[in-house]
Amino acid sequence: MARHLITSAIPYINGVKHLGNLVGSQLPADLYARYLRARGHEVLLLCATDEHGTPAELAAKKAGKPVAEYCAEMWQVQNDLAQGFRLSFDHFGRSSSPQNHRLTQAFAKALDEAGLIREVSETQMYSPTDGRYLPDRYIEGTCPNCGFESARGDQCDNCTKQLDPVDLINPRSVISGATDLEMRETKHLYLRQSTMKDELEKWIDTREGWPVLTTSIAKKWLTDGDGLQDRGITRDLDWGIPVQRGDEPWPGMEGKVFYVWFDAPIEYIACAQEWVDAGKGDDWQRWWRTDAGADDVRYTQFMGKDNVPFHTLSFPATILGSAEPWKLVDYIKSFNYLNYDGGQFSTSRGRGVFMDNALEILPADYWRWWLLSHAPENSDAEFTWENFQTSVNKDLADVLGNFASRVTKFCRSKFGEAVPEGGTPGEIEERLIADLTAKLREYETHMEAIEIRKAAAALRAAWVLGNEYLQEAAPWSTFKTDPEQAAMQIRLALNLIRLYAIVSQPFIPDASAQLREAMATDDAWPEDVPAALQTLKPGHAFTVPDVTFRKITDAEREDWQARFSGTRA
RNA sequence: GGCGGAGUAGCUCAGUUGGUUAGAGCAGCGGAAUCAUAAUCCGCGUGUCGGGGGUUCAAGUCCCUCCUCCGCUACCA
Repeated sequence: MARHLITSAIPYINGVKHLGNLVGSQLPADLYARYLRARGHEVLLLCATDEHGTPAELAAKKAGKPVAEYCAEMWQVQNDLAQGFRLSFDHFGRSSSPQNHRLTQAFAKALDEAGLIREVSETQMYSPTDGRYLPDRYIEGTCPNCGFESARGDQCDNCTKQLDPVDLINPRSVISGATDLEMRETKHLYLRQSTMKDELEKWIDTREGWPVLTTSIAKKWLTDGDGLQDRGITRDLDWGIPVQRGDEPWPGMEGKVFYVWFDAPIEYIACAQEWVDAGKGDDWQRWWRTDAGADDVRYTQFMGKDNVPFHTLSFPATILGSAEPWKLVDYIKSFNYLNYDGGQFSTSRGRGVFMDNALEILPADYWRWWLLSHAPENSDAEFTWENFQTSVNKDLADVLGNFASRVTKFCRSKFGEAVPEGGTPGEIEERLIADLTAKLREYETHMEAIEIRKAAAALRAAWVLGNEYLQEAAPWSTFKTDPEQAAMQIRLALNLIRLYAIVSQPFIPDASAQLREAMATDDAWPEDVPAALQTLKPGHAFTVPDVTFRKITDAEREDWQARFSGTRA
C-alpha cells in the first residue's frame, strides 16, 4: 500500500466545460484515483475551480452579477456536473478560498525573502471607458504588417505576426469598442524564474519516464530564445488575491492582485487545507509537507498540454524558490486535444458536447467509457457520433451488458435465481482462467503506467473472454445432457459477472455498482483469479439486473449530431 | 517565422532499444450457435506504413529533404 496524491488541472470558472476539457484532466485523474483506491492504496484526489482573471470578471459582467456571486454559482454548477460524471474528488475546492489567499501571499513572501521577486515598471493599455487595464488579447486594431482590421494585441490572426498592442493602428477595446485607450505606467512583481533555469532543467532532466509531450514542452520553454524568462505574477484587477507579503501590506502594490497563473497551482495545496477545514480529513500536511510525512507520497498531476509549462516550470519554480519543504510532483500525465467531428470543440461558438448536455442525453458511464477508451494520449483524438455510437453499442451493450444478461437470464430459467451447485471444472475452465489472469495482469500494468487506451483495450478483451467461454462451453447444450456440468459452467459465468463489475469500476462506476448489487456481492479486487471466481458459492441468491447499457439508435445519433453542430442553446 | 506532435487497412488507432509473412477494434464478406439487449463465437486483409533520397545484411522504426494537418509561441486561461 502506498499513498497517492493526485490533482487534476483546475477548470476555469467561466462556464460549463466541454468533453475535451473533461477528458484532458478531470476524468483520467478520477480513473487513476479509483483504480488505486480499488487496489487498496491511500489516495487524495483534489480538484477545484480556477476563478481569477479577466475572463471571469467579464463573464460575471455579462451575466449581470457581482463576480464573487457569479463564481459561487458557477462553482456549484461545476461541482454538480463533476458529481454527475462520478468524479470522485476528495474535495472540489475554489482558488478564491481564504486558504488560498493566505497560502499565495505566504508563498510570495517566501519568494521575496529568497530574493526571487523583482519589481518592474511597465506601461499597459488602460481603457477609461471600461475602467480597467486591458490584456493584450483584449485589444484589437489594424495590423501594421498586413492591414488586417481585426488583429489582436498579441498576434495578428491573419498574418500570424506577433505584435505589441502599441503597434496596432486604431486600437480599440474588444470589450466595449472604446478607442480612448491610453498608455499608463504601472508597477508589477516578477518571479525571477530565469535565475532558476539550471535548477529547473536539472530537475526536468532527472524525471524518469515522463511523457515526451511533457518534457519537450518544458525543455522548449527552458531553452528557447534567451531561455526561461521572468514572469509577471501580478495584475491590475479587482478580482483576485490581493498582493501582500504574507499578512503584511506590500508597499507600491496597493489595489493589485496576483496573476491567476500564480495562485491557481497553489490552490492544489490550499485545496488540501479546504479538505481538512470541510471536516473531510484531519491532516493535510502529511500529503504536502515533506517534513510532515509527505516524503513517501507519490504525486501525480493530470492536465491538457496547454497547461504543461505552468506545471513543469512556473509552479516548481514557486515551490523550489520558496526553499520550504513542499512536495514536488513526481509524474505529469499530459493530454493532447479532443477534436469534435472534424474541427475543434469551441466554447465561444458552442460547438461540440458540453458536460451538461452530455448528462442530459446519456448516463455518465457511456461518456466515461468512450472518452477514456479514446483518450488523446499520443496525439489529438476525434469525437464523432458514429464512433461513439458503435463503441457504446458494441463494447458496453453487446460485449459486457449482454453477457450479464444472457448469463443471469439463462440461470434464472434453468436453475432459478441462486448460484447452482454441482459439476467439475475441466480444461476449458482452466484455459479461461489462465487467459483471464494474463489479461487482468496486463490491465493492471497499463493502469499503473496510466496508459489509458491500452488499459481500456485490455479490459474489453477480458470481457470478450467471457463470451468466448460461454460459446465454447455452451451451457444451453450441456444442460440437455448433463445439467450438473451446465451448473458449473453457469456458476463460473456468474462469478465472471462479479469479477467484471469489480475491475471495470474505475471506468464505469455506476454499471459496476448495479452489477455488484444484482450479484449481491463485495468489491474485493481479484488478486487471485481462481479464488475470485469461486466467491459466489452455490446457493448464493442474485437478481437479474435491468438492462445495464442500452443501445444508441441511429435516429438518436442523427438527432444529436444536428443538435450539437454549433451554437449552443 | 521558431518549437513540438501527427501522417500506418474503408474508419478509429497499436506498433518497445531497426530483425522472420506490419497488428487490434469497428465496418464488410462467409460460416457456426440459438442462452441473451438481433445480442455471441469462428474464419477471411494485394495496406506504394504521406512523397523522394540515404545509412544498413536488414528501415514503419535511424539520417536528410519535401508535402499536408494540428498544437504551442510566455498579457485568455
